[in-house]
Amino acid sequence: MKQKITLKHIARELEVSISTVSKALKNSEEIGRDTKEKVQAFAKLYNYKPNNIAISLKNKRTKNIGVIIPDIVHHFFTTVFRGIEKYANAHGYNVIVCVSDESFDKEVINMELLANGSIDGFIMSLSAETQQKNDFNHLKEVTEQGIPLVLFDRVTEEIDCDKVVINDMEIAYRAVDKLIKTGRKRIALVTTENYFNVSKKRAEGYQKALEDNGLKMEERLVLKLPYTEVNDEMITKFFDTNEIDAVLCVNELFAILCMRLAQKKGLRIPEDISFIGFTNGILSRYATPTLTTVEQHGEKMGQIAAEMLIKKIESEIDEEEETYRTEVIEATLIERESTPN
Amino acid sequence: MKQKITLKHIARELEVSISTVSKALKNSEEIGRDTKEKVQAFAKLYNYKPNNIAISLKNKRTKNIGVIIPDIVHHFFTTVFRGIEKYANAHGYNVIVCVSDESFDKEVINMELLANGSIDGFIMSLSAETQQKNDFNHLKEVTEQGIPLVLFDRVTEEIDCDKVVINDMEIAYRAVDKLIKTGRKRIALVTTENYFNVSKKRAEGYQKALEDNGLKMEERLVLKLPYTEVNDEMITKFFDTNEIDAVLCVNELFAILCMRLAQKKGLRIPEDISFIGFTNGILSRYATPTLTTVEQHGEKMGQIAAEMLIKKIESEIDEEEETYRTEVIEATLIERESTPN
DNA sequence: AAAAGTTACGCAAACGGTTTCGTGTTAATA
DNA sequence: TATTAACACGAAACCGTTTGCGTAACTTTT
Repeated sequence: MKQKITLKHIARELEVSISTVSKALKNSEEIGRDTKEKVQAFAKLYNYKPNNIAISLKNKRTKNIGVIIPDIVHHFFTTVFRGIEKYANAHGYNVIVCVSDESFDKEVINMELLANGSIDGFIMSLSAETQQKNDFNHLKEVTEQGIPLVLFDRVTEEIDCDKVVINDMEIAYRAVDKLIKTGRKRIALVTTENYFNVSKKRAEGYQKALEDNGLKMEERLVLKLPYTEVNDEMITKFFDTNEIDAVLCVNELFAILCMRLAQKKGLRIPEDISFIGFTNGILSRYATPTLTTVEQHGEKMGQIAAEMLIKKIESEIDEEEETYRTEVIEATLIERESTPN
Repeated sequence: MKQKITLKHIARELEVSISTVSKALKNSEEIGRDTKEKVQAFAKLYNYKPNNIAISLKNKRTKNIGVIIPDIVHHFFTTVFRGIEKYANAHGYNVIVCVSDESFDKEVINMELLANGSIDGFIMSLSAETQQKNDFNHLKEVTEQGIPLVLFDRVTEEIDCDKVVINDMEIAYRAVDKLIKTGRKRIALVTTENYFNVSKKRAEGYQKALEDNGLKMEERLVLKLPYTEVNDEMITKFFDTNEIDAVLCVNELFAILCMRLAQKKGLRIPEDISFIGFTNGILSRYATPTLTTVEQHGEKMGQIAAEMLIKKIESEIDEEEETYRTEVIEATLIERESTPN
């Protein structure tokens, strides 16, 4: 087992001081040509690589960024993650991922753990529970320590920091407006509980589009499903008790489930009923029929989040008056078979 | 901005030495009651938390594990990742993820970067390119340095280390055998190029099942698709030029694509043609018809990989004669609508 | 009262680097 | 020949912790 070689080893072997070795490897002007060459050759031969941890300790920079997301087996989050990872990697950063599993406690624990020197900044999307509790002290603590933080998608206004979101309200508006323009009148919304701020925004867009088109929102056309463990019955009942000719779903899975049950009921898509979902994932592309859906540009979102974070990390100036931005990414409606064209 | 407090700050404030503070916080017997209480109270008040980096440097243990996977927007890998992350987190480890993007170079660069002190061990699945090149020097270097390594799913026999795989050959055998038992005779295999060892194993199982049932393998019933950017034409042509009554696909996506095109051709599933895929992902569950598929138990795989790795990391004994295991997870065939029952 | 043992703490080295400053040797200048 | 500058390198501090060991001040024993 080859042990990792350190400056000390090289110094001892070459009978020079550690500082000479360090400088020689950095090609410092201070060191003579012969010594430099000797040291560099030796280092190359033994494949010397500086120890990251030692360097981190010295510079107080880890070149790691912490990403905390609610779930990893999830198309949208992995897409964002890919954007983060690509940008970060290209700029010399590594990514430490923690999954909060939609739990407040895990989110807190993971943040505290990472905040003790392991990372230079955070990128995160709030867990469901955190949004429910409306408790953001862990975020506040981190920002007060001067650790940069970027929130994406599931954000909160309680915390001053950089944010990246999509124009949820407007795209929902446009989606519903489009449904109305194709003659639909009884448009349902299938959503989650309201504590998800994105769901709230989408609901607002839904309502506004209805109203601007002279329709009024009916509570019974809004179905709120639990985030986990949806059972078919709720959906079936919803379709049985209401006449519906179009559905906007706040995510892809809800849309697929609804389409299946509508089809089972004998409805033809999109002739009798149209569907639009959020999250342009693999399901939307390969479902039958393929689903018209809102592309959230997750990878771009991740890339921008990483860009904002790294910029903050590397801006030496800890200006007294920090300035925070909220970047809004334009979502795109991708039309497929579940809506008439 | 509250600066992070260190032992030095506490020491200065309380007019004791740094070592006294350190020992007091660890409740050492060496320190008097009064001093201990004073220090502990102060530390709690100012929310002192030791710096992870300093501790890592001291112990030569980072409590980080490096995970290198070919892709993150991918159901199987994220599932495995979830298993790794859960187990690691529960045992005090954080996870640094690098995505090789199926590229040999990225795999090498990322490994070298992380190997310089950032992590205590690796869990990885080989990139496509690495398997093609058959070049594993980067793995060899890492293991020679004494850094524990666990390979999963896409493994190689060239490297001595712990491994976690599924019984690909047998499950493919069982799948094909099942197809034959339902009366199918012209069974196709849709696979990738052979340099994926898992594809090779699955192909072996396919062939053996045919032969054991008195059928012989026909090359023209084997379709090799490129791993990326599949175009429908290749598949259509394959179906047009061959009479096929069952298909085994080495992944979920191939199966979905094939099913769509078979349906388009007017074939009924499973009456005219059956399908079995690998990877029990979201597509299999929600496609029309739902897909009979091989569940690879990704989460379990990740959990076992993490368990093996952490055990190696924490076994102080760097025994001269290391002993490596290959854990084989039993895959399960999940029957759905794409096969008759 | 002298010797020995406790108690409670500080010093310093170590982990693996970087960097500032000081200094001995040689070469150039006055 | 004395003064100074340039060169090439080493000592030491520092990042934040941990820990073995030394020791001053008491307490106990004989």
